[in-house]
Amino acid sequence: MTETASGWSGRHDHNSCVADAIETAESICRTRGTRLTPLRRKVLELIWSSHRPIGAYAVLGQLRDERDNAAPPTVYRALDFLMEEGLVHRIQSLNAFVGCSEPEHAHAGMFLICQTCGDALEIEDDKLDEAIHNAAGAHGFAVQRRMVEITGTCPGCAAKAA
Amino acid sequence: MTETASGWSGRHDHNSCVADAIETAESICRTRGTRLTPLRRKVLELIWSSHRPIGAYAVLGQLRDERDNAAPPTVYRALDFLMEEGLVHRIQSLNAFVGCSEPEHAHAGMFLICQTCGDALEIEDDKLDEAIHNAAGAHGFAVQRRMVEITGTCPGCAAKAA
DNA sequence: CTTATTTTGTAATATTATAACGTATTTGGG
DNA sequence: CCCAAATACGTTATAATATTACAAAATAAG
Repeated sequence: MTETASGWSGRHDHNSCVADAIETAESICRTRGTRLTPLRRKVLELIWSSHRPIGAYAVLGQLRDERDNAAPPTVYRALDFLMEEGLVHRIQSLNAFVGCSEPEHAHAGMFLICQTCGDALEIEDDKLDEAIHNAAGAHGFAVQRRMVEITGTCPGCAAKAA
Repeated sequence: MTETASGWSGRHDHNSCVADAIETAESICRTRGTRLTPLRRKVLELIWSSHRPIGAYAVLGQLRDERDNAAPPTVYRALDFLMEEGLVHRIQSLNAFVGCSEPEHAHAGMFLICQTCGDALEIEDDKLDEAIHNAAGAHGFAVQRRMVEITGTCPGCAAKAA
């Protein structure tokens, strides 16, 4: 499978991006003094290896290829760690997980989710961030986390459909 | 319980708002020729009677007080109908449901969810909507649905904490 | 080395949601 | 009114997602 650039994002070059993500994660955890154990690294690898957001039980299934005793808590605990470190985001509307594309600085993810190909692109947008804070502020609300998940059609799939 | 205005929203006057919501729903369904059956009306009533976003199984529990044979599909089917009619929104980050405060015109909900009191306020914000479309458009993405769930602290709870 | 902390194993279970199929009710056409 | 079709609901089972609780092992700290 000589996948080059999936859909519209170009995020999944896949030949090297998994390795890169792991390396970055290693570096981040080393700096912070947190422990990216083999199990956690493997889970992160599986998530990055997935072309798209991947469910916990799908991760579990793959994890079992090399850890026959893996169980739900095995995966969920690793995911909790990875999310706390900001290495992974959860996509609520899919009950699925994706690697964070910008793990160096803390942030909540905002996603464009294509209904057709199932891929999800993490975006950053200061204007949108600002609009969220303004909207919340107008109601006297102090934002702590925010979830933005936009479902629709990516340009690639729109082109194919036409 | 002489509840006047819960939290910061004032949405839950509760003495009359449930009845109002039902009446509005009746009217909407009558106009559209869709059927707000006793079961569906009851589920909508239970959702509005809840002070906060309420889970499907909590609805089920209450529904059983008068329909001892109610089962999960009973509730989920009613919820599906109510969501299709735009009378109810699902809050993904809570796996819970709330009555829509503006059911007359179709829209996806955007919510401010207080971590402390658990209440959720549905907001509308044109700037925010615009920012979402702009952000998506910048990536060539055609928006179909969008979920915005902002978690934090409502002014009421912030005041109490201080 | 020993204790405390963190991580993982393991079994059981909770929570949320859907599938599949049958029955009953409602609706619309003749 | 009666029939056919569509819609809604009942019922059982099960799928999919996630957590609790406790024991064992590995790691870090003193």
